[in-house]
This record gives sequence, structure tokens and C-alpha cells, in this order.
Amino acid sequence: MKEKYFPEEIEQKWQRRWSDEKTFEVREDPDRKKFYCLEMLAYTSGRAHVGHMSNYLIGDALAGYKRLRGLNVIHPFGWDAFGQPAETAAIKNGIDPEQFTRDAIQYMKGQLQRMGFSYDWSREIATCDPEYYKWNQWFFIRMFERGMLYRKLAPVNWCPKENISLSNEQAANGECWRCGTAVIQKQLMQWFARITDYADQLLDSLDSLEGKWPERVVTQQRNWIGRSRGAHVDFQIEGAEQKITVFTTRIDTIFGANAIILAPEHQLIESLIEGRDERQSVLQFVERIRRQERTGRTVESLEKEGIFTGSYAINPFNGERMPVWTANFVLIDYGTGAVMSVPAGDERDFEFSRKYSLPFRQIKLTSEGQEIPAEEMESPNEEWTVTVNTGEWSGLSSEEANTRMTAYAEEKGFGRGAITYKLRDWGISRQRYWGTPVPMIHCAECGIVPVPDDELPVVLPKGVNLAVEGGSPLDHVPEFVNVVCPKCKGAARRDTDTMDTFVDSNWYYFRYCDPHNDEKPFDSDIVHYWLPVDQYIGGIEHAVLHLIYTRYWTKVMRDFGLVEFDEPVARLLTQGMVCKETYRCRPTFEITSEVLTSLKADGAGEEILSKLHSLAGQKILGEDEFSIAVKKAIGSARFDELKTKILDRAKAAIEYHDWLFPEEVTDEKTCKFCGNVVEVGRVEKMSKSRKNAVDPIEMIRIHGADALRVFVLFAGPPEKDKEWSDAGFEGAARYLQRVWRIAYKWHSRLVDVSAADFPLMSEMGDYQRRLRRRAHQIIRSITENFEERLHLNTCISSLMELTNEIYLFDQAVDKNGSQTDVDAKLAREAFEALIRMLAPFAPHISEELWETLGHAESITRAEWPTFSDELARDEAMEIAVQVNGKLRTRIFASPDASEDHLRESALKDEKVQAAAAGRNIVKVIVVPRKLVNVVIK
RNA sequence: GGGGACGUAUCCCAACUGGCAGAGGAGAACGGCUUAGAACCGUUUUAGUGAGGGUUCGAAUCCCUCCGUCCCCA
Repeated sequence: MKEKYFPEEIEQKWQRRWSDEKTFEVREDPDRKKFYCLEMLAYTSGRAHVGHMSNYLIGDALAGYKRLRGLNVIHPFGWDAFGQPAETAAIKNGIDPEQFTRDAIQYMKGQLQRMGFSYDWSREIATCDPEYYKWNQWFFIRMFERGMLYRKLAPVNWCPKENISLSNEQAANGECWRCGTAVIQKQLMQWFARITDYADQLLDSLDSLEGKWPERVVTQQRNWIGRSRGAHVDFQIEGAEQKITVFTTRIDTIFGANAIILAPEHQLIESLIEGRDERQSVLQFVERIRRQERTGRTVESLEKEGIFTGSYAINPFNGERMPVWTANFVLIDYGTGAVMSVPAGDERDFEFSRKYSLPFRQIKLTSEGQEIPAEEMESPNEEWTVTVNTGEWSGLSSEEANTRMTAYAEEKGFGRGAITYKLRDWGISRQRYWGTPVPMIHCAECGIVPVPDDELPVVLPKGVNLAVEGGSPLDHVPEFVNVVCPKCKGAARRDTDTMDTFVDSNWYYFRYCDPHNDEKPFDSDIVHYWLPVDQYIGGIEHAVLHLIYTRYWTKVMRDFGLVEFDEPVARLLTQGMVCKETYRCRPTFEITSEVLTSLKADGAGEEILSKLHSLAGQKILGEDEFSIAVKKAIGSARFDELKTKILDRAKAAIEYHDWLFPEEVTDEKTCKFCGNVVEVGRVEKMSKSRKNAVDPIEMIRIHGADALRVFVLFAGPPEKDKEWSDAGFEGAARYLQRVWRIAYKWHSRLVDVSAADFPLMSEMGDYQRRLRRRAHQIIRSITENFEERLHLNTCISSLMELTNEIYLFDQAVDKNGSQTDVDAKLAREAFEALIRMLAPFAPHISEELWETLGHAESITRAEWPTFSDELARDEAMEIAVQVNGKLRTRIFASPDASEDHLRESALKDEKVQAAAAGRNIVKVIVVPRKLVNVVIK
């Protein structure tokens, strides 16, 4: 053993050995209990920073622990390799997306291996491998055969100049990311999966995840599915054959309806306006709303806009005539795309009716039992109370009325109970290159024909020009597009859509179990050995989409007979992020008299100038802040018009350097390049663009991977955000050195003793008893923590405590002048416990020390230390004695002193007696091992 | 805009089903070691839990209001 700790040397030694000996490769073993430890697929962004490591670290520590507990631990890794960012990077830099992705994987894998993670690399998957995505295609065809997939027209963001579809990010701000053209919504034929058929199952089986998944993930999924029970009601259109069917959850409020409102996309609109004066203006309105981004239309703050169609519909309950409108806040894909407006009971309807002065009626009491006249209402009443003005149902509770009125509608045949969901069918088409090709062929004779199984995979062609204008890049590859129809052998076209990458991530962890199977996606028996996943770890951003889709896919696979279980993930942990301070060199803006003069020359009016004048003299840091201030002063319409001119003129510091790396900031917190004072930003999530990412490889070069691992896990509980701190990282390194030093001091003395045949506690000295007791206490606390709370930060602090105990012990031994055999036994017990418990966190140093203690086999094959409650028992405990809840004194008692004993000792105490003198003792509360509270009056 | 989380010492964080506010780390100070410093070893150090109110024998913990920070959804 070397006297000094050289992390680099021992880390490389053990990483090589693990790899040579295939330490972490596992097989199914029916005689052993398994543990599936899974972290989410890594996105192939190029390089990983410390923030990315956080969830791998949590998983690796847990996997290490479970291995020591004797479980057969599968801990695989893979790459989320398809997707639009790789394609974007490829277009920008002219690199082939495949090359870009392969390079990223190679680099990132190197980073992970240097961290010493215990992955079974023989199971590695990259979703862009044809051997993997072949099975996406296989699933696609199976689902198509069963009618689980269909095509329909659906809107995409579309750049009219280049004729390509854009992702939401590419269409940010409503402009095409490449040419700046205004994005429009275009209807394209696209593939959809009927996930809504599984809505009830997805919702109902969430109950079984309660308590095992974070509460908020379960809640978010419930809301996302958004099941609501209500009724469909048919409204006859006046003077026409058709009826409008609306969905409502509050049929009890139908007497308060003052209009029917259709989504602008509603099919009936055209026939409603046919031949009417309103036709032209309604068409214009519909066209305008359709261009608005769909996402914006669900916001509650949305400015409600609508237009009367000229038609009327009849309320089937009371025969009232109601105008039919169309408005932007009604969505075509929710319910039936038509609602009845009940202003007295709904926020949006209320706002809408007030805006367009549509009169309405009060239909329920307030929760205090008041009937407020409709004209006097200041806000709608959305509660379930008691109905009024509701015909024969007046005076009923809302719930009662709801049930009875639904029954009435059913009886009369103009309505029926119905359930709707917020969940929509899942659009899986993408009009891009870098994804799994849809394995379908379009034949003029035979329609849509799946590619025969024996021709799978449909491989993505190489060398495709991604920067083309017009359609998807694959449309421009004739040798890909032009095929022979599998059925009639006539000329046909291949489908050029690729699949949403959520298809890839739906089932990758099933594939890990049987990654090289070339006959089917996986062998069911093997999957049944490993799955469900025991612990899944990943980011909260996947709370809804990925985690709903993968639950859905599991149920689909279950219905295919591939798996027997229902829920794929037993436990879920969403990790916090690693954050760090940011620095930014920003331009300052100032409205000076020169600025005003030149703006005047630009044609700005007096009114504007005087308003801007009020901002004069203020130095405002940052473009956003300046824009906001100016906008506030002159109003947003004028600002939009003059924006560029004002910004250009008012920019005081022309030169600035935006986000800075820490090393680009001087000690005086100024920018190294221009001397501007930098803005020290909030502690933010690490990211490349904010230049606050910490490179793990760089950190490993300084103090080693073990120190990095210990630091990140020690920085805070796994599910909370953590802050990067250089001092903390140093502290972690110092801790490992401290372990090394004390191990070095003792190791030669320990090799030949065994931690067995201890004398009775009563026969040992104080310092000896203490070490043994503390060791057993700490083993207990770390074990419980791993099993229950996974607060790994406190595990590490317990390890530090144990280390401190060993130092204390060492000091006592030095004071005695000689080490006894009992000392050596005790030290060996404590060291072996320490090293094994350190192994999940700092595996390299633990292996090395374990070997030093004379173990021939890897520490990963060792057993987790056990504890004895008896040995961990405290000798005497301090019991707090309170009078009326205030601490008055303390008494000492053995940990198993009875309540009676504690009560009596406390009452006997002179401080208690003094306080109680002349007053009544009302009661005495005894909390064994903690405190006694004497309540007096 | 909606939903959620968090706020404890100079800083990062502990405190498990309400039960003595402090485990651990960082920092600082002092002592030892040293030619000296760093490192190391040791000792010491600080808050009543963001503010206000409520429930309770007892509140960091539960409830309400407000302030602040962050996250998710839109």
C-alpha cells in the first residue's frame, strides 16, 4: 500500500480489471433474486457535464448497494440517439447525423467509463441501430394490423418558404429557425396511435403506483389524462336538419346557457353560414384563428374572441333559442368541439359573454345560499350548490340535478351520459430524417401495405441531403421512395415519415434484457425474470410524456401476449439538477439626449419622446430589461414599431460578451475582455449555453472520479437540486484522503486479525465499546436509509462520522501507547464496515483498500455489513425534561427505562418540584428515549 | 395563467410517523507539527428555523395568509 492516495492510478487499475473480468455483466439466475436498476436513456448531445452525471450516480450507488446485498443486479445503459437536435447540429455543421451521433456516443461513453459506473456494457443499445429500430417497425406493423394505428389530417408547423414541417422548437416565436419566415399551420396526413383506447387503464392503474412514484408525477399524469364524466346533449339547429352535439360536465346548468360555441375547426360551421351575410366575416375569423398556434389557445389568459354565425340552436330542456357562435377558446379535439356557454357557472363563458354583451340567467345559489341576479355577478360561480331557475329541477342539489337531468335527456333521446378525456391520440409521425422510418408502403392499387416482416428493417438511407426545401428529406431520395408493392408487385411509394423518438424510449429497457435477439423484440421469459424495473431514475421533465407512453406500450405488449404484467416501473425517483452560478457580460442601455435627438430625426413623435425622456439617466443592464422598461413607458404597439431603432441608439456599451466562463471573469467580477462589470447570475441548471457546465473529466483529473462521485451525492438529497461548489468538491477529496491515511496507518496491523470472537462489551474499555457501538449504529442507519429513503447525502455524512470515530479510537489507542489484539479486531470490524459501505459511492478506493485488507475477490462480491441492535444500544440516554413544553432540565436513563420510571425520575427532579410547587400537575407526557413533559397549572 | 416544491448557523445541508434545533461538509479562529507556509492532527465557533397568525402539553415539521426562490405544465 502506498502512503499517499493517487486516485488516477487506482481508478485506472480497477476500471481495467472490472472490464477484463466482466465484473458487471449479469445473466438470469432463477435461484437469485434480481434487481433492475435503470436510469433514463442518455441523449447524445455530444458531451456530458456534471449535471448529467447526477442520475447515473444515484443509480450506480443503489446498484452497488443491492449487489452487496446479494441481489442479481442488472444495470444497463443506452443512448437516445435519434431525434431532431442531432439533425439540427448536422445541418448547421454539415456533418452526417449518424457520424455526429456515433462520435457523441463514443465520447460520452468514455466519460461514463472514466466515472467508474458499474454498467453491463454488453447490453448497450443505441436507438439509431437498425438492429434496434427494426423492432420499432415490427411493433408498428403489429399495431397497424390490430387497428391500433391510423392516419388522419393533423396540423404541423409549416414554413411556407421552404415547404418543410418544423418542430415546436424550430418554430419558436412563430418564425422558421432557418429563414425567419412566419410559420403557418398546415394539415398533413399523419400517423396516430390510439392511446385514448387505453385512457381508463392508464388512469386506473396509476393507483397502484401511489406511494412508489413521486406524488406529483402521479398527479400530473392524472391531469394529463383528464377524465371527466358528463353528458352529450344534442341541440337542434333552427331551420336545419342537423343537430349540434355538445359535451358538458354540468348539464345541471343548462338552463343558464346563453349560446352554443363551436371550435373554429368545427365541421358544421360551413353549412351554418352558407348563404348568410355573416359568411365572409366568419370565414375570415376562422382562417385567422387556425393560424394561431394551437398551444396558445389553451391558455386561460387568452384574449377571448368569437363571432356570431347567424344561426340559432334550440335548448332541448326549455325550447329557448340560442345564438350559435364560434370562438378561439373552444378546441376541436376536446369533447365534441362544441360547448354550451353558461356564463353564471364558468369563467371563460362569463368573460366571453361580458365581452360581447350576451345576456344570461342565474342558475344556482352561492355556497352561502344566496341568489345573486345575473347582472350583478362579478365572477361566475363554479361550485356545486343548489339549482334555481331550472324548471322542474329547481331547488335540487347540483349533483342530484346533474344525475336526474342526464337521465331525462337519455329518456327523451336528446342526450346521454358520456366520458371525455383530455388525453389525445398520440401523433407519432415526424417529417424528418433522423428517426425510425415508418415501415409502410402506399400503393395506388392496394392502399397502405406494411413492409413484409422478412424485409425489416427498413434502413434509413445514408448520405441524404438534409437541407432540402420541400417536404421531408426522405422525399428526395428516389431509391428509398420508389418500391414495388409487396402485394400486387406494382410500382408504389414508401412512407417517408419517421417515428417520434418516444417510440424508441417506450421499450428500450425491455430490450436491454435480451439485447441481441434477432428473431423478436425480446424473449418473454427473460423479460419476466428482470422486469418490472425495481428502480427507475430520471428527470422530472419526463413525468408525463415518456412515462405515459411507456406505460401505454407495456399494456399494448401485454395485449400482444408479450408480457404478463401491467406496469413496467415499480419505483420512480426524479432526481434534482446540479446547478451553478452564472456570469454574464451584458450591454447597458441609456436614453441620453443624443438618443432622443436621433430618434426625433427618425420620426418619433413628441409624445413618445417625452415618455422616453422619463427613462433618461438610467443605465439599464441587459436588452430584455431595457425592452421591458421602454415597452412599459410607450406601450407595446409603439415599441414594436420602433424597437430596433431605440435599441440601436440606446446601446451604451457596444461591446459585450454575454455568458462567460468563470475563468473569463476577473476577481473584481468584471469581464476579462472588456472590463464591464459582469452580472452574477442566479444559481442555475448547468448548461452549455450558459457556460456554467462543469466538465467531469476535468474534475476527475484534479481529484479523481471517486471524489466527484462522493461530492455530487453528498451535495444534497437525490430528488433535490444541488449546487456545485469547488470547496465542496475539495472537501470530498479530502475526505477520501482522510480515509486512505487512517487505513494506511492501520492496514499492516489488520491483515492478520479477524473481526470475530470479540470480548463482551462489559469487558472492554470505554473507547473500545464506543467504536463498536457507533459502528453498529452507523451500519444500521445507512442500511435503513438505502432501503427506505435513499437520502444518499446522509449516508455519506454517516460514513464521515464513522471515519471520525475511527480517528477518535486511533487517538485513544495512541494515548495508551500500544495496540492490543482487541484494538485490532475492533479496528478491523470498523474498517471493513466502512470500506464496504463506501463502495457504492467510491468504488475504486474501496476496491483498493479491500484488497489491502487481504481480500482476493472484488469488493463487489462482498457482503453488506450486518449490525446488531444489541451492540448498537446506547448505554445511557439524556432525557429532556420539560415543564409546560419548556426545557427545564435533563435526566439520564437507560434506553429501555420504562415510562413509569421516567415519569418518576422527572417528578423527583428538584427543578420540576420547584416549578410545580403550589400548583397542580395536570398531566405528564412521556416519550420513551426522548423526553418527559410535565404539564402544570 | 395553472400546478408543485423549497426557505434552518457565514455558506451547502441534517433533524424519519409533531418530541432536547445539529449529524456531516465548507468557512473562520486558536493550538500542535514545521525554518516557514501549505497539507495534516486537534480544539473552538455561530441560528431558534423567511414573516405573521392558528391547532397542540409540545411545531422547522400540521393548517391559513403574505414574502422570496426554483421547477413542471401551458
